[in-house]
Amino acid sequence: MASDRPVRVRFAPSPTGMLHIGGARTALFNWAFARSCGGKFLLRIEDTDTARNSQESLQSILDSMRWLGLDWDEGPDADGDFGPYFQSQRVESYQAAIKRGLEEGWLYRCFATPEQLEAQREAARQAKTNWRFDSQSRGLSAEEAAAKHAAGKANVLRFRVQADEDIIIRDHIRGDVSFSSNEVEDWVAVRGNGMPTYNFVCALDDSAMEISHVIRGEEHLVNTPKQVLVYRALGLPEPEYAHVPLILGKDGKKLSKRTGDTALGDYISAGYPADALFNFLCLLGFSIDDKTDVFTREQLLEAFSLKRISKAGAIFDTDKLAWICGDYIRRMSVQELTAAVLPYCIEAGLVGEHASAGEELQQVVAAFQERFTLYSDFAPQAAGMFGELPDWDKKARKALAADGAARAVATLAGALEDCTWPPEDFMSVVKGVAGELEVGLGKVMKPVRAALTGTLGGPELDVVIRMLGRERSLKRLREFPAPTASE
RNA sequence: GGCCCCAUCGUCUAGUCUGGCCUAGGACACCAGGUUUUCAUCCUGGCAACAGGGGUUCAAAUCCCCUUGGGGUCACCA
Repeated sequence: MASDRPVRVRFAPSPTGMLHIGGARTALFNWAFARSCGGKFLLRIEDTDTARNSQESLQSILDSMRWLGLDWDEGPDADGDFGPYFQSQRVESYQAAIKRGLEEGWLYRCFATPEQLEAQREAARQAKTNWRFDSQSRGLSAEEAAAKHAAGKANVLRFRVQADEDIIIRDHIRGDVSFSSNEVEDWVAVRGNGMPTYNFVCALDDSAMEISHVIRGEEHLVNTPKQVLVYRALGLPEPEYAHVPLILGKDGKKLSKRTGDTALGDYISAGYPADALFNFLCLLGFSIDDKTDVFTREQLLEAFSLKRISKAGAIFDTDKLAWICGDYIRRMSVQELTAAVLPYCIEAGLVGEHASAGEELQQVVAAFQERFTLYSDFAPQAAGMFGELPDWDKKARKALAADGAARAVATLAGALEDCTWPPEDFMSVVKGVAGELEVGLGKVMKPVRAALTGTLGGPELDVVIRMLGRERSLKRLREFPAPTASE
């Protein structure tokens, strides 16, 4: 299985939708493998399904890949010696193989219509019996078939699968997997419209691009035999395989929209830190060792090996993802984090259109750094530190309505007014007020926090008043909602 | 249903190939304490797994077989 070919791997998405989480991880493993052993990582666009392709999908896939930091050596926007990298532009290159297949007989024209096939399938379903395609056209002589074809009869090209052949796939993750060719039907290699299908071009392209390792999702394991048959028919060297386990949803089934966001784009726009998501994706079916779960790309590349990819599917655990995000945010420098959070602050109108990640904003970010997990979390949480206090939440209102709360807040406001600004030791001021009123510290702190921030959590209060400044602090301590009858 | 893949705490996993160091390790989540003016962070502790049954062996989470369970796939989609 070990070959001395240079390592060349590829990720081959089809532009029929956004990049899926599972696809992203497959791309990531391909990337990591190439980068960890000095190979090439290529991106090939499988756009043979002309009906479902879209430019937007392609763009969003490219954007998602770049966002994750998965750069490719050859592919769209990165020309190499094995282009073009769009299958739709490679159709020419498949003609020789098609011609040869027809001549050698491992491709044959099948004249069954889609309607006939569907009827057969339906009948099999009704009878609850296993159905495998059995072409009437298989026995046609080349001349007969050519004649029908020339007469304008619609047809597809099917691959003639020989009976009783063993097809063994040597897989780096699963070991040897064997299939009997009796289980493989005569599949369609070229559609009626002349466009070849996935299994056919996949093998042709991988071969033409000198792909050494095919690393892809486990759902592809079952059609690998078809591709292997193409290599065998053409006498081409087979690549090595690695079928990575699936990412599953909370329900244990293949991740689907039902159980959460499945498109990487959703995570990008939701404000997830790219490095955190990257790290988390690695953890799904891969591990460096028995205790490292937060690591840098360098560490990953140093440790990466197909052998360390596990076989069983992995459930996408949003709790752990959230934890990793928070961990990354806590480790970031304040400057970096501020820059990351700035667009969301602008969007929320907290700062001006052209605000910068300057010192003032950095101060606030630093105060909240250990309290949020997504870039987008900061703005709503820290909104009260900008401009006016938007509102007081339920708990804050309750705290302000408590017995003695109003008095405590007013007393503190008075005490604050008398001291220099910023107060040298805020806590001793609070303690002084508590002593004066002969109440516990909490009786003062809680309502004061409520009045100042509109909520009961948040950064330390002396930091809060510093950020707020004298005027705003005193204003908030003087203007807060009075207890309402209902409370 | 056929074929294929898989099976360690609730979840992600280490250990499995190359049996003994496993009284099964780490992390998330959860619970309990501690630090803290609050929240969060942080620290300490706790809960919690080798799917079941047969073999092989002095010895099995590790090797073999069966059962069970889960997943994937069965298109002129990729």
